Amino acid sequence: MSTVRTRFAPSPTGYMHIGGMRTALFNWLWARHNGGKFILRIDDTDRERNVEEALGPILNAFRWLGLDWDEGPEVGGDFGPYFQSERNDLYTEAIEKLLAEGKAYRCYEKPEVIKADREQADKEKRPYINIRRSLELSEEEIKALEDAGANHVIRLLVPRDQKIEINDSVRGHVEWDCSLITDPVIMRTNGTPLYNFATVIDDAQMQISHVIRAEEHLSNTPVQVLVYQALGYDQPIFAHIPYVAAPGSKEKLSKRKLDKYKKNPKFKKMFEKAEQVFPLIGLDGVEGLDPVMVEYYEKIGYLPVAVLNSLSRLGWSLDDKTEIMSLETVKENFTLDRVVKNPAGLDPDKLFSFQSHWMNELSPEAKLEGCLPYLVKARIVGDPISDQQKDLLEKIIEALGDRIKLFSDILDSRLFFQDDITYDEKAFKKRVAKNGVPELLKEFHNKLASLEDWTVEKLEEELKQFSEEKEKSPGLLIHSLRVCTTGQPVGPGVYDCLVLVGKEKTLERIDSSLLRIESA
RNA sequence: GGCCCCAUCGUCUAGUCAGGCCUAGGACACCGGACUUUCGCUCCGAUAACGGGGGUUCGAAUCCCCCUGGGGUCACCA
Repeated sequence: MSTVRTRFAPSPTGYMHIGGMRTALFNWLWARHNGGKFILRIDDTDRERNVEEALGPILNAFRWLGLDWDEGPEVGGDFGPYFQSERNDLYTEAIEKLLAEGKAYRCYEKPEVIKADREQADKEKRPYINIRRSLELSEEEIKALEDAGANHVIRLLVPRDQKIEINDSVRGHVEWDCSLITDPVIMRTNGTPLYNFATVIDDAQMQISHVIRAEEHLSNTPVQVLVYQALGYDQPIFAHIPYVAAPGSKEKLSKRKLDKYKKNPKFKKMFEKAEQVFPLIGLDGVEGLDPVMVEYYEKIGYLPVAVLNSLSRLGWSLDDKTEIMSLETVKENFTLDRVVKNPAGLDPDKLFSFQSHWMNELSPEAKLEGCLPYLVKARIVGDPISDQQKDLLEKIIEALGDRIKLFSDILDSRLFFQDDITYDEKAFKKRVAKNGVPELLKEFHNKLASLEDWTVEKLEEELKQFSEEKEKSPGLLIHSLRVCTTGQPVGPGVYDCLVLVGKEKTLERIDSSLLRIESA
């Protein structure tokens, strides 16, 4: 069998859609699984904007996830150019050929006429098929039109008596009746090709063996197959994978529905996390940093392996039980026949649980490396970080253990680096400002003041002993102390908290907490 | 509306092509419990699905038909 060659052809839009990323991933997986090639081709036809700038985030997303490409921007290849805007000769050549063979024709129909035809068809409740008036034109009439400066487009002449069939690797046999297909425009008045035409020329010339793309392209397929046939090209194998849907729905995930997603109970948390984290690290209001885009996950501190794991399981499964998979595992086992047919909703909860798993696999050093940039960007530590701060950070990360799910979670521990803390009022009321607790704290404060060994073991021993003497539940002090010294109801174990805060500040903060209650 | 696709727990899915091994398995979420006299973690447990109707068959989640529902797409966008 010949080499497997797959491609992903993004438009340089300035961001990378998570659903598009999943499509790219499946292409990458299939190529890699077969020892084939994965190609990146840039769909930059009629785009005015700065392509380089708009392409950056897309290539970054690939790099971040570790999906490499064998041919395309930056790496070149034997089938270039890899930017559609530079491939115009190829398209023109193909058009000339079709025209010469009578498989395509110049259509002089005015848009108004076409619109009227369509309305007429609607009115009569029959499907609209274009009327081939231009085919009836005599040479003189055409010349007259040309002389009068009439515009034309090029349409493919659809053989209306045929059927188009494909054997889709995911969907199986699908067919269309050509008598229902309007002659598609393949070249605009201005001489630029249309997607359905250009993509076929490109795929054929680049010898793409498998066209793996989202299901929304299924309805484009018959037109493309017609182009393959007209040009005498071999058809690739098509695989229409389901699109990625919004959480808990069957609707295609779309960047245009962000406002709706913010109210989606499953999606909500992700937006909230963004609101909490991004302002702290100077990314407030930056566009494209929402959970529809890959960049969000990078910037908020997800692990590539977790995102990849999650994306792989969206519309594909290895077997009846395997959930946790590295890219390597997925690559080894990925086949098209195990791709599911129905659309899969992105599941933030499940992604989070994958993240949680992979984060726990990380060494303390790797965690530190991932967390550090957040503290630096939020100006909580110096740049570069001082040895003393780094030492403290190491201890914090150790104490936090598996409480760190996202790298940005480290920001919740910023109080250990700061002199002033903010109290979670609700927690303060619940755990500190309640009957008996202030008195208990006051006494325990004295006890702590005389404590020489400020260690986790010693503190635990002391607290338990004290509670026993007072015949109180240790939980009372445990909870109140955490809130007093960190301001938060969650965080490392209390004894760790006390050690991290240090004796001096611990005593200080107990004092000021007691003052807070009195003055309230 | 035309064309096309899809249909198993709340969600992601296994099982469907080769009908019995399925009183439908796993994971996430949720709920309960154990541990830690601590938020978290971990561990146990519970709840929870074959959209409906007809066939075919000894036997149907699985094959066929119809219905219903959901979705995609209908550009001189990609």
